[in-house]
Amino acid sequence: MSSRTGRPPKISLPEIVEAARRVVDTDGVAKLTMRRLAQELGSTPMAVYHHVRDKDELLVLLLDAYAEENMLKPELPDDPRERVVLAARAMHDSLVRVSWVVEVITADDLMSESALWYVENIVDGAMACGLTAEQAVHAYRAIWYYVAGEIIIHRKASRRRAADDRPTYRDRVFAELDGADYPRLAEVGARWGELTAQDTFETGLRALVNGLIT
Amino acid sequence: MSSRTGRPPKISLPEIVEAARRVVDTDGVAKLTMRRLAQELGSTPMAVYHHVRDKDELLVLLLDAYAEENMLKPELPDDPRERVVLAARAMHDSLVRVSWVVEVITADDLMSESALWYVENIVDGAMACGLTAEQAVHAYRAIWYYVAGEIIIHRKASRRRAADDRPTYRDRVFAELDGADYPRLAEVGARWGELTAQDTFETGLRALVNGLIT
DNA sequence: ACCTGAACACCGTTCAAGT
DNA sequence: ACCTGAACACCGTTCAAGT
Repeated sequence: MSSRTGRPPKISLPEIVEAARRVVDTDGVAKLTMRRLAQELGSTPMAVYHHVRDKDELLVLLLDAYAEENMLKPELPDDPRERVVLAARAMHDSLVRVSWVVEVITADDLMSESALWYVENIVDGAMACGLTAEQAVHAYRAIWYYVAGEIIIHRKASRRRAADDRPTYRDRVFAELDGADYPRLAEVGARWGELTAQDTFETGLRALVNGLIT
Repeated sequence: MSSRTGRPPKISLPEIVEAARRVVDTDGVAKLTMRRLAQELGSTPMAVYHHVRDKDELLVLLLDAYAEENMLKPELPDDPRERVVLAARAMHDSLVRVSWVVEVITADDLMSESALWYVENIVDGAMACGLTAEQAVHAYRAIWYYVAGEIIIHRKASRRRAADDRPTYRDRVFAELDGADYPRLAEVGARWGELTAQDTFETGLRALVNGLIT
């Protein structure tokens, strides 16, 4: 009773996803267009549309494929607070490796199924520290905002740094800074660039976790 | 010695920015294209290009115009820790009102000059609590990650909610959740949607500030 | 100096037809 | 059932010419 009629398929969903990965890995997510993908497959854009509803669906499929093998799941310590910190750190580090993902991810507050491991461990650690289920979920969300914000801002900032030769908008603003209006910023002044270049993700994360888990 | 020759201008930079604002206010930032803008001006795309280098420059100009009049600057309390919280809250609330802005903003860790007020007050409050200049800048960045992350994720989530009729990806994931692998998430279960719909920005912010300022 | 029109090199997606 | 080709309705930007 199963498929008996019709033209035999030339491309399959796994092949499509694999081709999409090749494009993203070599040329970046911005270059992933339906046309470029079809070219990579030796096919036409519309052949792809027979397997996926639209480009968004393709991106979700791609996300899952990446998640499957890029998610770091380190051994977590017994101490519940430290478990929260290290789970969040692992979530962050996994996402940074495929940072184009956040542009897709932020569509929802929960990403693919593979990310549940992080959520579970963060919520569990928080509850083991004495938070209620409700508080633990709220704590997870605060952590997710922090992690996502850090990744997005860093990604954009480093893209700028790579592309731009002239001084950044920020540099100009600081150069023209009025010390009377903004004494603290004037005090920090030229060190701003240096200070914001430092990686302070984990210290910030620990502060957040400490604040969330009294 | 100044301009003597040449055709008289038909459109000015202020007019361009004003027209861009009309487009963004009525139809959203996604509809702001050079062609649509030209139409709004009763002109051609290339006339605009004579006044701005490219679309990015237009967006920065637009950002400044919005910032000038949308930035909330409430009276801040004397207590330095509370000053940090309320400055961050005001920064957040100002940005939410023009949330399309974050898509442009995140290009750098500092936005327009108008945002310096927030930065100054956050850094100042942190230093008044005993942090060094260096620590205060790092604290500001952690707060900015949190604020930016919250705005971006909320913006995207609400866009989805408006557009989509079918159940979200998240709902499907939770429905198929394996309680053995993820006991805590199974425990929270159906309440997830309800819990993540709550506005917990300020409690999260206070936790972060408390963690940053011992 | 400032503006116009046509064109280039792209997009995602729909539609009608082919095998 | 699956694929193709042409077309639609867009983009940002460049180029050559007009006033």
